[in-house]
Amino acid sequence: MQTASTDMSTKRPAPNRSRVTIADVAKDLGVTKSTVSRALNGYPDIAETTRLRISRAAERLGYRPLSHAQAIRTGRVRSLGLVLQIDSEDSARPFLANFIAGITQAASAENWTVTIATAETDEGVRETLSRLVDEHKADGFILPRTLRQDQRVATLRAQNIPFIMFGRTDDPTGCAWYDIKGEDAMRAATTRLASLGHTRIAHVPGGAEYTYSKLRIQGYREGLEAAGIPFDPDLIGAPSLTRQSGDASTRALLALPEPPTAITFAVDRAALGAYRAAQALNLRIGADISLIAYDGVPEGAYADPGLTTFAVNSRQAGERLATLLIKRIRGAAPEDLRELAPATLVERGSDRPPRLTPTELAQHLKHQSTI
Amino acid sequence: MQTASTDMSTKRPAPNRSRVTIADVAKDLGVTKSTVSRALNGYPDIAETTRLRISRAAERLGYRPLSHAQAIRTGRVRSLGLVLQIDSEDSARPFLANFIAGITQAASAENWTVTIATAETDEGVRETLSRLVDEHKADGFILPRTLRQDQRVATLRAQNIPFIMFGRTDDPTGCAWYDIKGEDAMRAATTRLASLGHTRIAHVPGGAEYTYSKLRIQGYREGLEAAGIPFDPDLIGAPSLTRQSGDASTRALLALPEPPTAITFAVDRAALGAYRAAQALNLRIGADISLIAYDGVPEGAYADPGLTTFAVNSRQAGERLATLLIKRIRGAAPEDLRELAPATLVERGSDRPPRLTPTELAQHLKHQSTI
DNA sequence: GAAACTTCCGAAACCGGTTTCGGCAAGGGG
DNA sequence: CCCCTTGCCGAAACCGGTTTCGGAAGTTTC
Repeated sequence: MQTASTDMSTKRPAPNRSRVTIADVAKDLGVTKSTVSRALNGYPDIAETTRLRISRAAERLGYRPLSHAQAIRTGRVRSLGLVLQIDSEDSARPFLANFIAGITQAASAENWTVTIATAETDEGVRETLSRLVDEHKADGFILPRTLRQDQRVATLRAQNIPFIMFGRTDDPTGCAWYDIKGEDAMRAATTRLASLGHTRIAHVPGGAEYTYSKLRIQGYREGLEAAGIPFDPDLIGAPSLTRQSGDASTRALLALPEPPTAITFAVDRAALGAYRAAQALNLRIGADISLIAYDGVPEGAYADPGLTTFAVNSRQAGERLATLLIKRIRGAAPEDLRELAPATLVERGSDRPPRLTPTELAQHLKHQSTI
Repeated sequence: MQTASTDMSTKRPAPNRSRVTIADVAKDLGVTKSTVSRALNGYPDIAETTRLRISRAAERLGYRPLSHAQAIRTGRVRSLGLVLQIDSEDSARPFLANFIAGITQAASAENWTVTIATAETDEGVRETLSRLVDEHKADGFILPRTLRQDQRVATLRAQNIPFIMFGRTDDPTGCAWYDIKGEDAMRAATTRLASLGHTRIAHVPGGAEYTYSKLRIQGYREGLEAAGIPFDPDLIGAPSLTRQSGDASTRALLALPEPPTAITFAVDRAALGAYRAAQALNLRIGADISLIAYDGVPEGAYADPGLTTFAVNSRQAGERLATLLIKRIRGAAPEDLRELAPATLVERGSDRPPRLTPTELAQHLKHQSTI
């Protein structure tokens, strides 16, 4: 027998305070457990008056069913799984807090919880995911950063485990998703630059393995087409996800015989690298060279001039993803759970009419390099 | 690799679509469930040879106990709880990814998981915490951002639920914690500034309700004392947690008759506000005014000049917190689970010998304000 | 050589729920 | 008036584990 002592230093592990069980509720009303269970779970063979009596008694006694006790029979733990990849590079992700907040909020609203795990590598993610699946720690999973060909998708699809993607993928069979229309954003960005007077507009894409990269390039090309500007493959820069590679990619584009006077970036961080390149080459952003990017990272606001970008509402993304995933787990068809939302333009100072023509810019750059 | 189908001697050619349970393992070896359970859980009344046979069979069959099935009897769900407060202001927390990565890594290592939830307000946090406790979604909790008097602590302590704090609190009874020695950092910062030649050194604290604020002020005062500089209450600025309030707080300090030539900040973000103030007042940071802060946010590296700061390893913090909490849940006494780690100095350009004396600085500022 | 321990494992209860099955009573149709 | 539904709920099995209890062997003690 455990006696509740006031000694805090004892090595006693278990709180072991007696909770209110379904049997307590049943006894209180003089009915059986099964009646209580069915009443609380909305079975049709319980009289309405009884249901009311029971739910009131449950409320009064403070009865809360244990989800893991339910799970043993139902197979549902009422939890959403999220496996994040935290690599050393971009571990500083400000969006994460909001994303998680969105997910947990929507989950809480349905009285679900969120089980989170992390890994550093692709393989680590897959292993962790497998473990969570094997131990049934979650009823379904949110997959961020989806690739064009994603092994996580293949695995979960094969095992028939509910999931939802934050992003899209090449083969949509059996997939539900929520995604931001990056393609629209890039089309709008390109159109906007063209209407400012730019004629040489480049694009620095993200990693080729990501679906969004393909889509954003596509949007960029649509924008060109709408503006009547011919597509020039040279103006697709090297894929860049970091400041450093964005810097390099920008320099390479500016070294072209006919350099771009404007660049669209698939991700903000790469665009921030362009600030460095511009400084080194003595170019003024928003005058000699214009930039529009995508993501809406806070650093963009502190850059000088501020980075014009298409911001993603990651909190909303988390909310919708959780909501849709719960529906999926409850049996909705994946085809009915596909949502796209727009990114919103944040106008700052990095996009302006061109001060120089591409030729003049080339001259200027040549002059710089000889100093 | 698991080969279930190639084994011809299996008694059940059943297409084992469902998971392998403890009964499957038992039947495979011709023992009972109880024997398997005790063998796998290290009970002493199982022969070593039997234990080996069983654990090998479990391995071979790919048996993974369901933690929620175990939980129903043991009361342990093998999960750590984390309730984050995500307020609209400082939701952009880059440290979060690393913190979570640390926690989940340590948890995974013990085959535990992490249940995460968020709330916006203090009260929301308490409610969410209560819900997780009531439904026993976690066996113990990590409490970040502890206050000097923290209701979460009171609640969990009263219900005898294991928890660990990231930070300290006024009444340590029954508390385990991991914390960074912010007091040491502030002492070192002050000493460092003093040895650079500063004699008027101010401190901008964090919110008064946080334990760390008290400790960092204390460290600051120790540093003054060690340097033989008398403490001047006027040099304790207004509590600041944001860029904006840091800006205001800095201006107020500089408006003193004898302004400080150096300021220590309890948090980086407030120090970044000082950059604005300096710019507005035409002061050069690292010359006219020196700064040393605390946290190690990435923005500090991009400031110009870079912000000298004491960086916190939040990944390690997460790791240790999870590790200690698991020990706590397993029965270790809270008094034995108290760890302090140092912050590490990141030298950048914001702290230099003073160019002006306080009096000269006051002159300079007066001159600025008349322009 | 019998009593007293040990060692090791099976049988069964148990944890807190859900779900199946069947039965009783009231109601409706013939 | 009887039979057949229908509505409603109790009894009991069940989910996948853990834990208690007891007993059959083997070992030691006297």
